[in-house]
Amino acid sequence: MTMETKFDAREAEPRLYAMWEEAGAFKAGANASRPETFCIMIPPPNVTGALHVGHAFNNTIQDILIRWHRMRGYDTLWQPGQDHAGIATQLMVERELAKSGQKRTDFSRDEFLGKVWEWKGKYGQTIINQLKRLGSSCDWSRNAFTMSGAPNAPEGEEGNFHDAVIKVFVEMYNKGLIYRGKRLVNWDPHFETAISDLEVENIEVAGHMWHFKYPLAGGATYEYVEKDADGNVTLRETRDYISIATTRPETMLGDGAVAVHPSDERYAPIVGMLCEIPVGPKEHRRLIPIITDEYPDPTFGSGAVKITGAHDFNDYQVAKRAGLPMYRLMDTRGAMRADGASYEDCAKRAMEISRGAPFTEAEIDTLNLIPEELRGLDRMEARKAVVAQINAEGLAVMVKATLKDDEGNEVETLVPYVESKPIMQPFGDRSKVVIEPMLTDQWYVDAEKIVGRALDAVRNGETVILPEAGEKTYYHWLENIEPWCISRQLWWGHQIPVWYGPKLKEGKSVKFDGPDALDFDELHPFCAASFSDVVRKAKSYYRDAEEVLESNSIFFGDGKGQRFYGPNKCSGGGDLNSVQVGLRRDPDVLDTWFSSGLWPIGTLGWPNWNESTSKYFPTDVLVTGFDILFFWVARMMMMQLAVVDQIPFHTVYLHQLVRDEKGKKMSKTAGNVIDPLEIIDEYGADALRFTNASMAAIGGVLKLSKDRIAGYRNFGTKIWNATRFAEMNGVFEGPAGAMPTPEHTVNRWIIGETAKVRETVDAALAAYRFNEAAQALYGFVWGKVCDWYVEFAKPLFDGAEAEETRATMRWVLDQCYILLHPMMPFITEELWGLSGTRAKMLVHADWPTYGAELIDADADREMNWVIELIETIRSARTQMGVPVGLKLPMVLAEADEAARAAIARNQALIERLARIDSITETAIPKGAISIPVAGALFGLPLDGVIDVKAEKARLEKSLAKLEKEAAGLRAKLDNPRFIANAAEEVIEESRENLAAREDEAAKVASAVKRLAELG
RNA sequence: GGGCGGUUAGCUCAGCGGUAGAGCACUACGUUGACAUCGUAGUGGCCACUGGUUCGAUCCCAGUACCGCCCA
Repeated sequence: MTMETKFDAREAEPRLYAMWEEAGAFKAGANASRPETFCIMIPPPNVTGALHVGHAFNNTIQDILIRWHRMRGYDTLWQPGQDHAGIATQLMVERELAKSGQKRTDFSRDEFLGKVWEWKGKYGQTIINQLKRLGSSCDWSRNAFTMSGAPNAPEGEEGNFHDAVIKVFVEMYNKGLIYRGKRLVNWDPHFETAISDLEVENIEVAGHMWHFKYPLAGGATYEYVEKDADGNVTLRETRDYISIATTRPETMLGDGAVAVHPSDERYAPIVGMLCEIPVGPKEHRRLIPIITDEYPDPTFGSGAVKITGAHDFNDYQVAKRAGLPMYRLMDTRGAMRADGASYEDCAKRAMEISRGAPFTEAEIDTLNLIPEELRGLDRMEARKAVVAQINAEGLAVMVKATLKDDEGNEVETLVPYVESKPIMQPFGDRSKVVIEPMLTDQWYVDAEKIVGRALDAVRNGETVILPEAGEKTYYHWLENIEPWCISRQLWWGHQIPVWYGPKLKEGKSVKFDGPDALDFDELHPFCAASFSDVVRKAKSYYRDAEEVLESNSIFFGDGKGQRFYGPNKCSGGGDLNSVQVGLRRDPDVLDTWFSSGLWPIGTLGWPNWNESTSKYFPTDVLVTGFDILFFWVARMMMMQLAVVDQIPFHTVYLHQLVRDEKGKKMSKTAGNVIDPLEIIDEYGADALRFTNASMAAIGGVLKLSKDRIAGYRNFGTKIWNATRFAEMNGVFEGPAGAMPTPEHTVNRWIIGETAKVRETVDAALAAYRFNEAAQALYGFVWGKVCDWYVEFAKPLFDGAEAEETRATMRWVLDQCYILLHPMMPFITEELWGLSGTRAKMLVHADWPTYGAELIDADADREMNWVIELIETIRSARTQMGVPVGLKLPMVLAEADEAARAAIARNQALIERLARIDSITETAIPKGAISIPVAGALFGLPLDGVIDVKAEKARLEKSLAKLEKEAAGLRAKLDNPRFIANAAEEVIEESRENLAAREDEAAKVASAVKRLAELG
């Protein structure tokens, strides 16, 4: 066998992955030798997704944990799967249709869903294949999907995730944890659905702030007074208006009030009065009250804020507090409403409400306060029109400005006050359109009711969040939790299991009152997992019907043969003795996060647990991005605890976004996106993985640089070549044996070093300090094994210790492969295969448990001494300009017993590595440079060619350093309070340190003295 | 505005009470029995600033400055 000079990742990685898969190496429980389970659920990538550097990082961390536990014999499961990603997937399919000029609405809902499933079948495998390229050792035979088992799912998608989602919805509904209500939501006018906060990106854009006058009703006036900080009056004038500032003039039409801060003295005289919204036909302008609320900031703008409850989140809160009506101004596409009665009628009714007339939410929603000429306009168009109208009427606040007239002369004039300023505007992350806060009917989880257990679980340590800052953020969010909007106006998703029927009027009976018993304007919801359950519930609700038939439409009999159809319509006649009612299913689907919130139990088959799945729950570690702590992690905690009353995982490892090497977010527009698949092509998956591990300090910023990746690719090449060296020296020729028990200190030393690194790596991994594990392995493999052990071994291969050295090197390299495998699975598996015939693949090799008992303290001391000696000689040679190739004789002037023994045992390798041709015991001759080390003094005669000046400089530099260190230690030891207070071993260590420094300094000082004699 | 972090070598980052570390970059030299994706030797730090606690502070505490992130 002759090994290539480097690892061919492109060729080997697919081959090795296929080998693992064919052997079932990643199957749940593979290589298990102990009863404990270890399970990680993958954060499900979107089924539309493509692997990006964030996935690569996230999955590297998971795979390291998984492979490490599998090698240690745990019953291990890495549960993979994908998320159906409602809006994103629907968008992909709609784009596909658009290519052939088709729209979603050209199809029935079922037809469209068929197309989505088709799309999923075609492209859904992409991300899985990409994860495989990274080396992810998931049990793909258990791959889950959040839409599996949905009613329209095709063959091959028959999992039961859908059942789990529906069951949970029904149970939570029955417990009163889910309700329907009208609240303000983020509305995406492009997709015409509510979206979650997560899907909103707040971006700073150039905006404008307009300043308008709202005239006081009936021409009332007041003294407007402004004062400076000292209370001096800076402005006093009589006003017949209140000035407000807004970035969204088009929403003025829906104002319910103008609010000022209760402490704002400027407006105190007019609080409680009415003012006029200065848009719309003059004869029908609405009057709204001036109220007080804590929300307005007196120092911002004019201090007065218009309140549009239906179109702004802050205003919504104010409106709720003040009981203001909230008028919806837009339709689902973000255009000004064109429905309902005339502006005149609606405005008239709104006026009555302003004056205190009672109103209902439903009625408010029917009022369209858009003047006819604005109806149907896009919001941005409407804004322009509103501003133009106000300006034309002279109701804009005016400021002085200098303009040029037709002849180019500067003239001072008054212009409407419009500030240009950056404003934060919400955009849909998929649609890229401006998100509209919109008052709509949606389904909510009453999160406040289930948040307690989730908070407690982290507070009492059942679940630990890393880094700790994550726990603080978690508490902060959960303690202020808002109702969770879970309905989406989409087709792709879990359709809400609620059917509506007419409401049974209070005190009425179907049997005795006939159609009058039913209210078709108000609907009654029936929630159940299946339609047959709904039928049962409906029968129970409409219980006066003695004769009940099951059908897709439910029949009621009034006993007189009268029949009722659908909402709002009753028709007499016929001689049936039952009444028919059609139940309509809610068309909305559930938020994708509702289903992914059930990921831990849903992927494991709940509610149909069996032993092979339930044993992995609760799972162990969740590895995910900080950004979805609220949206996903917290919700999983809440939902698992609410549904099965158990925490979903004991540890949450949160990491940051992966950025470019300068710390910038990667984005297509910035052009700094690193494609992990290109990285894998160029450097191999192992290099990317090791880079990820080495970046993974807890809570650390993740900056990915190609230089670093290249560096770790080189690291792979390094161990590859160390193996190649071993192979060339017959290390793998004999049978692989147990751990060797060599005699030579070099071999005993490296075994101890191996034991140290194993302990370090295990401790680091157990503490989720992947960077420390990576650094320890890098330092060990390169800095200890390759730099020193391989070099030490070279002369030993020629001597009596050749056999034990081969055995030791073989063992040490095996340990390198094993310990590196979780981070660099491909190259290590390849080397494992190349370096011997094995009972098991490396992926299933036994993780070692040895530790400090393998450290030979004498060997450790001796080899560190030898290394120090060699380094000192090399350093001196270089500084004295001795040619690298020149071999020098060396003299030994002084040596204690330990030094003598060390020289005797290691002379061959000292000579070889320091390029010395002999060691003779004699006094240091004149004209030699001095090599002082602990317990010995060597000299290198340079045959009179010694550069006295250079040697003096070298020695004095060394002396200065030693003396500075010694002085520090002496000062410390002379301090009686140090002696009195410091720990005994610290004092002892300081004493030893000082003695060593003084000893070495004395040697250097005498060398300097000799040099002076020479000069 | 509220909350949470950060500030250590030219760059990217570890360390977090007891003599400052790594990788990359840089300089010089170098084909020495595997490796030029390499080797050898170097250069480079008032550990942001100001106080405090301590025998001792890069590390703990308080404040200041600047920089991030999240939520309004």
